[in-house]
Amino acid sequence: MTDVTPRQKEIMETAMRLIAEKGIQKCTIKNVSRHIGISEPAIYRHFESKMDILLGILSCFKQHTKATSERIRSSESTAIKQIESIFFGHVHQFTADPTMAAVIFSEEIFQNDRRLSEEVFSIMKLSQDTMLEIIEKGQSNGEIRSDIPKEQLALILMGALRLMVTKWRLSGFSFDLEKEGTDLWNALRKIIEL
Amino acid sequence: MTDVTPRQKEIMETAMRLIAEKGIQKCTIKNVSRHIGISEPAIYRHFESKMDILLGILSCFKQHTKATSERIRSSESTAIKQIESIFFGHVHQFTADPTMAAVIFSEEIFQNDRRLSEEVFSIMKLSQDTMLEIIEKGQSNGEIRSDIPKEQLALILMGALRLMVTKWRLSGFSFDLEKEGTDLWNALRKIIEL
DNA sequence: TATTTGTTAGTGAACATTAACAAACAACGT
DNA sequence: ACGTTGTTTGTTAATGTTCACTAACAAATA
Repeated sequence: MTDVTPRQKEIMETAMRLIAEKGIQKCTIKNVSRHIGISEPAIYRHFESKMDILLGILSCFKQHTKATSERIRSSESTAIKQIESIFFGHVHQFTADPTMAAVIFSEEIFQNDRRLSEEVFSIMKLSQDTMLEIIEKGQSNGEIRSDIPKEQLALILMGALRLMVTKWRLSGFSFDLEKEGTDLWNALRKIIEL
Repeated sequence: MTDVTPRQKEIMETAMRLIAEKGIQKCTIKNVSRHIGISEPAIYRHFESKMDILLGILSCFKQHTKATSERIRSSESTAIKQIESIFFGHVHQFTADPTMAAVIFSEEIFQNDRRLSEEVFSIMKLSQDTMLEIIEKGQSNGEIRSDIPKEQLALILMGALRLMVTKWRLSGFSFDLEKEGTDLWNALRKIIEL
């Protein structure tokens, strides 16, 4: 299932970089092939179609999300620590690979096609369900305030993270995401802790 | 300055609807003209280029944002009430015209071009500055908690609203935004009030 | 020798935009 | 009331460009 060749990886990463830097409309087969240094038809030796490249990107990310969710869920830590792990997991990932940020939090990019938008929606739901589960645990063992429903807390946590990342990207990655992320997390912790 | 003809308005609204329903890639001159019921070149009697249509949309929205900011800022109400006005102002606007939601909170759509993305950024900054000003007032007169910097509070408030609207849109407007918005606002008020 | 991975050259479709022309209509002197 | 004239607003047809993708063939590799 995960038999992704180096060339396929290179193509998907280049496509992601183009989406991140120039937007989906500049993510063309011509641009991808030019950046890699091969001809356009060579791309089709590794992917059947452009759609398959985009689906491949989403598939990789879904896998990554699943693995992260599973790892954190089975970590047997406190709820707050688990949410902190999710939060900084994203921050570290984006710092290491800023192109990720553009693709993951930009549902609009994949709105064009049914299959793409459904895949995005399912990834979004996946990480939300993990978050809800952890919050519920935290609320029942008194770690997290219970006067606000878990759905709202999840919305607030993910919404703040997403907006911070969006602003970071739109500003051309002009501020230190790690620092800003730490400040935001301190605020969020104060808010959700009982 | 605001001499926008009925036809121009029709074109911009149709373009927005296409962006909202099918994504920016389906927002073509051909599709816009077909939906209105005129030929493609007829569009060019009302706009010099496609870029001008998109800039026109952003210009209209900027004007709307400015007016709303000004009105709320001069309303002499409490900070909480003012933030509530901003919050529900958005909710009502999106409920009345769902296509707005797709365009306003989708910076990625306009990432393609420098002029477009700079305009989007300036609109985003405009509403953020208004929010910061109100929060600052609320903090200094004891309405809003001061143990969290205003920048973080603004991020949390706008982030949650944006994510709710994004989910609403991606779900095909499947839930009642007014109801969900009220629930979220109750949660947010608990969080920011001292 | 057979498969993989690349090439050049070309396909038709969709794109924004323009050229040339026509109908609708208001303004105006007669 | 009527023809003339100019401006708007539309049309059909075509422009050149870019798009995803294919055909035919070649080099590398196993």
